[in-house]
Amino acid sequence: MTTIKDVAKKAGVSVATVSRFLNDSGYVSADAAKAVTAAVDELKYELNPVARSLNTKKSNLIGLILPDITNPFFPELARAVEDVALTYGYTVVLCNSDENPEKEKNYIETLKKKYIAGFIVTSNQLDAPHYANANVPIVALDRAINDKIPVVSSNNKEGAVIGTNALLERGCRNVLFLRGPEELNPANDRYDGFMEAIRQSDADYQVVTCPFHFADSQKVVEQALQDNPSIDGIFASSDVSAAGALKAAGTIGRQVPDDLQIVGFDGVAMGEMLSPGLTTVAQDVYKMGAVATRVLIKQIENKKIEQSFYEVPVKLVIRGTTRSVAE
Amino acid sequence: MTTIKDVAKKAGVSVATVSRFLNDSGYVSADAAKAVTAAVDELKYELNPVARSLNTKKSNLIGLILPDITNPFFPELARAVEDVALTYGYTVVLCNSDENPEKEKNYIETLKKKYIAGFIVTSNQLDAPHYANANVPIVALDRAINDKIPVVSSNNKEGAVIGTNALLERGCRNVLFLRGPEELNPANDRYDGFMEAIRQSDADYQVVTCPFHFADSQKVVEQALQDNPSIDGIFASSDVSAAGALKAAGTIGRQVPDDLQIVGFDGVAMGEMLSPGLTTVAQDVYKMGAVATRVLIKQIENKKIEQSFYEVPVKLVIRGTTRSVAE
DNA sequence: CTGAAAGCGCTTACAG
DNA sequence: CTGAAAGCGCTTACAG
Repeated sequence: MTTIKDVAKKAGVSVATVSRFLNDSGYVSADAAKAVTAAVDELKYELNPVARSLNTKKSNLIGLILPDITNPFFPELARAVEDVALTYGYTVVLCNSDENPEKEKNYIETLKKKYIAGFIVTSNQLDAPHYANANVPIVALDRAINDKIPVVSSNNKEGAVIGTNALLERGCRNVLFLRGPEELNPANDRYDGFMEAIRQSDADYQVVTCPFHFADSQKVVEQALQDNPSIDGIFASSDVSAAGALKAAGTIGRQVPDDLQIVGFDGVAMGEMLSPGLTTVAQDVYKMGAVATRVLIKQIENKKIEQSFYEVPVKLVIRGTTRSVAE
Repeated sequence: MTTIKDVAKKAGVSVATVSRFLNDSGYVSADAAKAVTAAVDELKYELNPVARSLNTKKSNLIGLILPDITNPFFPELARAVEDVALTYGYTVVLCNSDENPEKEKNYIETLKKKYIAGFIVTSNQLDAPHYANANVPIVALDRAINDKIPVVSSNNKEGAVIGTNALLERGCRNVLFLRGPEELNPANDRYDGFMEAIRQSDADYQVVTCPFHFADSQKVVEQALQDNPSIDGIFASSDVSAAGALKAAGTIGRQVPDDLQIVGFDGVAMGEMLSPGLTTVAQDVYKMGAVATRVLIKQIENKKIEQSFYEVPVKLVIRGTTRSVAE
């Protein structure tokens, strides 16, 4: 392995000069610069990041803390984070937290020992001390908010308005809203959006809370559909719930979209594979990840960030679970 | 930050003794051990992994190189890798390669500079020099094989036999096999299994090659079904292809499973959400990841590994795209 | 069994 | 503009 010492010797300067040149810190004469460049080239020298970290107490590692990569929302997010991290020379460490504060705390602590540069986190524990006092750059995704931590999130409320209106415009007169877990900010924003839109109309509606799980949603919807056969539209606050609703419709014998229309929220790949394809309010998950990473890197590099809240637009994707709008 | 020096001072011994004690290397008297333990406790000392790495040229980072975390096969794998890595005190770095040799090479090189402990990789480039000469522990997943690198893989061939027989036992007389990309080992093993099983029967069959993509598979199957209406069974070598086939069946107006039965391969979560639910040969992806990680860590810790090939069993999951077997 | 010392490969005041 | 030297926090022969 060739070290900075070898380069210094070959270039006929001191290691201090080489270091200054490499880091573009402090003065280096044109001659010295040329000699060092040549030596680096010739020796194919590459700086040892571990040695550097030990000095600077900074690495180019970024920690990505999320509940569970297995949840269909997160792979695309992880992909985006990694893509832009790579662009800026950072490497990403994957941390599945299971929403468990202990695990989160552990990750933060062990990674801080490695001089991690910063974290991107999806968590509901953002005001827990291990975040509040982490003393390291953090950007939050989606979920919770803490005044010190920038957040990037979808425009959930507006998305819900759009989704609700999609149903209304297509003739629904009795809409079932599948509300997500109440401890989730995005789920609440979607609820607010639904309420806002439905109240502007004179349609009937009902709200049912259920987790973002397939089987649960299926059961809840079967029940609701049996209790109330006049339901002619379902707006689910996640695609997985929507898939459950679609399945329930099938087992109950309701025709989608002729007899019952369904709109989901998320835009995961699976939606396309269902029959009929799922109409949904798609989040731009990749973009959320990319924005979050850029904001984080700005923080890391001590550039000022303009805002503490970034909202990523959402988009209605029409597929087979809704009819064409009657004009 | 408290360092080994602080501990040494408090314990009244040298840093060398503290280090030996902490690493359980070399002799340390009972008295010294006790004093050090007490000091560590009192000072809440935690070893600095960066400083250690600089000396030992070893970190506790594991690199996970895979084509794309966004592909539904990989999140569960990543989860498994991380879970067992955590258990053994390792941290995982996520590397999306897009099957691009340049990206793989880059990751290997930049991570080696960080003294990465080892890699788990899913790639077709395993005999490329950047792997062959990586000079770092590697375990391969699924895909390709290189004599020096241990592989863990599903029992693909047997799985294909099981899947084919599932169709045959349920009365299929003309089976369409959706073969995956020919450059993929697992896809070929599945093909071999299909051929073996189908030849034992007197059923008709045909084989069509198509990538593991939804839209492509849908198109290919639509065509095949139109050309040959007597097809009464489809065995897809991936769940995504199977989803495409199911959709195609719908648009062509074939009834599944009464008129046409479908079996997939993989066992991804989406299979359950389709209507009807997808019968599939499920891989135990989590187990594959867990096994691979354990094998890797054994290598890292210089324990001998018993085999160079680990096969994880596969399991038939019966859902709605197949009928009940007529006895 | 133990400690002084060199070394891992860098960075960074400081003096010149 | 430049170099000698100390230091980041550990590990590891080596001598005792």
